Amino acid sequence: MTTGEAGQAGIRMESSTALHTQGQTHDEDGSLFGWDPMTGIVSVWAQRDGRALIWRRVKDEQGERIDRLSDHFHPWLFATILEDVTHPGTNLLPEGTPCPTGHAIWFRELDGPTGSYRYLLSSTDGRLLEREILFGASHRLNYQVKNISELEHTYYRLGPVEQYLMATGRVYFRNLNYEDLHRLQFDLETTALDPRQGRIFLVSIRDSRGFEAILEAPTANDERRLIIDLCRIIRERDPDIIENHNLFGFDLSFLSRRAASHDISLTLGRRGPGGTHAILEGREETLAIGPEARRRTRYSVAGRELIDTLDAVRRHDFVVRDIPSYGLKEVARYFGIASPKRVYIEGSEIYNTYMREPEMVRRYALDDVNEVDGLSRRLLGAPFALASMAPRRYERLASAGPAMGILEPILVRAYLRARTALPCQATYDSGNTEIEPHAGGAVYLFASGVAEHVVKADVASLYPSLMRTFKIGPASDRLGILLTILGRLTDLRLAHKEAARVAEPNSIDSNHHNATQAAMKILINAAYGYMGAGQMALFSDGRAANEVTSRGRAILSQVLRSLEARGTLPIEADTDGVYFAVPNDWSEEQERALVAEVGAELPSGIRLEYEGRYRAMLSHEVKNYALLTYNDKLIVRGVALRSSRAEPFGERFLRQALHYTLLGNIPRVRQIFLDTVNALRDRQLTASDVATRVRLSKSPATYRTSRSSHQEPAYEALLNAGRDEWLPGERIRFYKGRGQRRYIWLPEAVAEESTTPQHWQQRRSSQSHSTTQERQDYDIEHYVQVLVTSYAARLRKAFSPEDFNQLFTLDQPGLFDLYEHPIEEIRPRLERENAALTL
DNA sequence: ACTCACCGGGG
DNA sequence: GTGTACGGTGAGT
Repeated sequence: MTTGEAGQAGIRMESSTALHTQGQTHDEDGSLFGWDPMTGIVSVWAQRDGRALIWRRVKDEQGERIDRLSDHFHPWLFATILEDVTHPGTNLLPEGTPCPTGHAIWFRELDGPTGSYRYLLSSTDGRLLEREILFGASHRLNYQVKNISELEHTYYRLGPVEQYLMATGRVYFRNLNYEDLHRLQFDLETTALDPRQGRIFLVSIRDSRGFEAILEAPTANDERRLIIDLCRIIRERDPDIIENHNLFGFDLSFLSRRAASHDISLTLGRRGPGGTHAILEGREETLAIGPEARRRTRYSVAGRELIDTLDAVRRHDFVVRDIPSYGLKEVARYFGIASPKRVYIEGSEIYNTYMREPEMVRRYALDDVNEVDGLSRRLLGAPFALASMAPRRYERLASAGPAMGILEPILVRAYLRARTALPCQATYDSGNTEIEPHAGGAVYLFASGVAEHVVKADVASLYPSLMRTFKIGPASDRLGILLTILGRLTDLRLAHKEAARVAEPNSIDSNHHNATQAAMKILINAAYGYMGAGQMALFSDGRAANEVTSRGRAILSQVLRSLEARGTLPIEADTDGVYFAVPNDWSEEQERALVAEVGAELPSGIRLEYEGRYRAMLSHEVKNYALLTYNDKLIVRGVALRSSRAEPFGERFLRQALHYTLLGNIPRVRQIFLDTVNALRDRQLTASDVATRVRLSKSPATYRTSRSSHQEPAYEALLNAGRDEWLPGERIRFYKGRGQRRYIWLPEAVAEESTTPQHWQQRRSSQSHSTTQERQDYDIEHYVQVLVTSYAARLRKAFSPEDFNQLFTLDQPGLFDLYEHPIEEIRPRLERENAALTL
């Protein structure tokens, strides 16, 4: 086949293989899953010149292997005008007209309103297309246009891979399971964080086929060899995916800097366009001369997908908002994938430890890559499933925003396929009167303090349900694609949820269905946000977004009125959910029946769900509360009930005090308070109980310059200890000692550089005279004040002012103190609030 | 109290 | 550029 005769469509491509010629296309699902049946794609590389490479993982009688296909496609873009390519030098032909020389620009006029992207332009070579446009535009605008991106509202152009996938209807991973991927993790251990100051001394490698290796460079002279070996091993193992935690921010940038310093190239890819192994490509975004490089570089390599589990963690936490730290070790523990035998070494001690005990560092480094594998399995199922829907690379989908990064490409693919004009935001903006200010979900605080017998109910997928029920989609989406796929996704998601439920837990099947439903949830939830995305989004529609939220507020009001009418007490409500208190003698069945009753009054398609019941709730502020479950678990939500300082003694106090406040055992709260005060005053607490842990951001030099104008406790603590060297990023603990401005550094345990948490516990309890752990020279009154003002204060809403003062006074109540009631009679209170906020 | 710059993560 | 982060925190006023 020659590209010139690519049939009626200048856009449509033909494969060098005939693999995709059979297999039916489901048209309605084509917009969601693509339509080309080619299976097993694990990577795609495409270039502006119209060349594309596809790597497929195929399994047949001969076993499993990777096939590489070469392909050609016609690079394309949307245009609002045709003018730039109508000059005499351009061979402009209607789409579908054969061109023997191949030097043509094809065009097609699309159905769409004036001002929209009504022209589809394509060519055998995208560079030719761009040259012609730049030439024409420069002429038209009377200045030198250097890049298509300067012509923002005239042309809509995507990256080559997106163009290829959208034009062909191909997607990644069709008929593959996550477990089929060949994933490799590697982790660098270096002598410093900065590649100008340090070098790689060890690399751990593992892959999903059972391979494990350690490469070492004991001396600086060995580093070059190590890098070459690392590249060779990756080529030999030939994984589809390379993964690590902070892969882009650290490992690849460090590696490429060190490789450059040895003048070697990182041949990590599969055989690329030139037939040789592809070299890692990175785009350093110019870092200013400042102390540190801020922006991250995106790396890519032909034939493999690069996955940073840090991105996956961020995205996960964007939804759950519960991960305290995004560090690999912390996250691994959070997800329960850290091995009990995991070796922990403080970052700055890794190289020192290696010098003394190399075996320990080897184990540490392998633990790292194993945890990355665990994280990937836990978090990358959804992006994997998304990659079999959206026309983008897996590695991009793993870090893309769900609206602009995933949903929009799906919409654009559908418009391209339907040969329909894309809306142009610029024309919509000017055509419409100013969009009214955007109002979001309603947030109410009806009561603060302690309530008992609390129920949580919420509307399942409120915004998507409203969009679907009331058919609210972007006006500019003339094909109605967003609502079509929203409906399809909602139905399919339910089916996958059900399939996951009946599948054997943790089986490949259940993982697949779970990942797919999670991916669909991401898309479903993105639909509303996408409409409100403003001029960023091609199909945004502020008016439609407003209609969704206003209907949402109406639904929430209806639920609240209905709950009140039935004798329950709403406590707080936020957009789609409400906490409310029910009479003491209600059973769970009664609660559920109530929720069902209230839900039955809502429009069909809007489902109110019973989410849970709690023995008690401390309502502090909107979105800030503590819950006690019926099996005695304390749940704390919102920043207002947490301390940013996080001295261990205060955290401990607050949790216990919250717990007993919610149980109504107020004498016990007083007792805990007094015990804590006494423990402080009797110096029963250790320095580590009162110490704050902070991360140093300034280098010694930076701090020295700002010190005279403003002293910072953390650095003063180090300087007081005679330490005038430290590294930015280092975490230290310190506490306040006696005397003005006396801050004391609390070094980490130094007896062993590494220890498992279990060892740690043992050492603390068994070695009673360890030097650093047992220091007690803290400033007693300072920490008593912290206890009162920073921790006890968080219980203020639970009591009347008098009761609160009595409960947390530092004076032992004397005989003559006249309090309204004795401690035994204090009850937590519940105050009605009249503040109803709309955010 | 409120704005503003900076940080995250990696050895 | 094989596209655009963002939300929390502590310092400074």
